[in-house]
Amino acid sequence: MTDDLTRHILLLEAEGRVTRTFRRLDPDRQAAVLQAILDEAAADGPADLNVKKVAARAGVAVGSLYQYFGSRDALLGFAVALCVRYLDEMLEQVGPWLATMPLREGLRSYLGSGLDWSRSQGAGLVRFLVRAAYHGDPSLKDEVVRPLGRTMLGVIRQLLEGAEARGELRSGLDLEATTRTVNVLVIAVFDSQLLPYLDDYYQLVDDAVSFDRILDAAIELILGGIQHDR
Amino acid sequence: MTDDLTRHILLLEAEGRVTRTFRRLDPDRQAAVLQAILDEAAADGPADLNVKKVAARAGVAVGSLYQYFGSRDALLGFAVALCVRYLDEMLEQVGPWLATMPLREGLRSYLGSGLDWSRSQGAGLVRFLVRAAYHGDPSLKDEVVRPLGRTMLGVIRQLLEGAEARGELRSGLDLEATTRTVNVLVIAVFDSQLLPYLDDYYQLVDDAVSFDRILDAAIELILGGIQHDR
DNA sequence: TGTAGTATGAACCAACGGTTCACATTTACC
DNA sequence: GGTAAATGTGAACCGTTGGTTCATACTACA
Repeated sequence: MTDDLTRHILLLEAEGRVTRTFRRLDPDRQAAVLQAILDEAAADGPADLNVKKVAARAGVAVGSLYQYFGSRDALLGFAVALCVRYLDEMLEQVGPWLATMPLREGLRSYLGSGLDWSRSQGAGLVRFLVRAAYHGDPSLKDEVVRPLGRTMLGVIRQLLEGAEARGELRSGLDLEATTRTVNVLVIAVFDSQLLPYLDDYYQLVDDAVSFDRILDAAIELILGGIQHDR
Repeated sequence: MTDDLTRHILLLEAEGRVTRTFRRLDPDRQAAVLQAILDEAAADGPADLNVKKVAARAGVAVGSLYQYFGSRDALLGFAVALCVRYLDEMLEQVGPWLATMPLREGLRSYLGSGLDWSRSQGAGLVRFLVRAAYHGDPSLKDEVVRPLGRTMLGVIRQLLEGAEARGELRSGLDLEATTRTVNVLVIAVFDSQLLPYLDDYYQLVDDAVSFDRILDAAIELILGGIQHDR
């Protein structure tokens, strides 16, 4: 993951969206700054990102951030661009691979492993993007929310088209509308675990019902709804 | 609707959460103030509610708002309490009635008519509450988000328990987990239409696919997933 | 030891937003 | 018609917030 990130950082430097100084930074320090931006943005919503808080969290002076990025907006823009490109690339690799699996396994991997990855390796990167989506700030719509939405929908579309091609799906299905519906369900289940505050509203998981049971129920609902009758 | 609202306003006055002045206000003015609070809160998120903007939108002086509510927090608290109580009451009446219908009609009414109502009569009341849920401000969690979530889940639970009692459901279903999953899907489809910015992320509806097709697909997915095999 | 690169955080400043209050207007009642 | 209580008004007040700057200090390397 780090390798891929540095590659994108280099590209962004070439576009003038970060300074050379940031790219050449001591790796620990660079990671700390990045992490602080993502965490802080995920906490209050990207639109409310606060430069001083970021500096404090990263253990770095405000002045340094201005040397790296030039302004608050540029800082946020850089983080946004980096995360969107990285995740897009990743999902575009994962999609075709998931699509070769039987639908049940494909969905299970996407939801299960995807969630594990987002919480560990993803290191706040996915949480950051998803938080932006729900926060509803118009300024992030074009750069973050729509691209992210398109890519996620693309993955589900590949899954269902794969299943369709293998003859797993019931006939007479409105495939496009169904794809979008399945996508929404998957997103909601996924995000409720990534952003705990969402589950205050959804109330999927609590002491009485584990996430595993929800995962099973969601997958059964989808499969029962679109697969061939047995 | 207005009648029910005034009833709740009276109760809230008795609890000292609004002044007599507000209750006795000219109905038009009262409605304008309420509307302004809801619209403004729905626009920026309830946590960022701005007294001056509310006054401007309502066509009323800031000082008046302070005579009605005493403080910004009290103003917000009043609106929150009013909306939560009103919607709770309404859903608790609607639930049992929907539960008597065949599942397909019950879901269709809930989603279709519920959405129509929320957009017209609901007059921003529902949008206000839902926006609070996605905004993720911790201060609203206990007073708004969880109660709302509980009530909505309750409606779906009644629908499915009714269907179960009538023998419409497949056996071997994890009913509780399925209920929650269906609830999430319904919420997501519903909210995507109530808060257009959510659909930037979900991408359910666009020029190519109408909401009606999505509605059909969602209902078919649910029914196919949980009903008896034909 | 000098220079270029980098780090620091106190200080600056403008915008924002909640709140107040002195005054104007309306209503209610005698 | 007069007076007091109730209500309406919005400019002004003021603490906070948060982006930005800059004089100064440190580090690496030639």
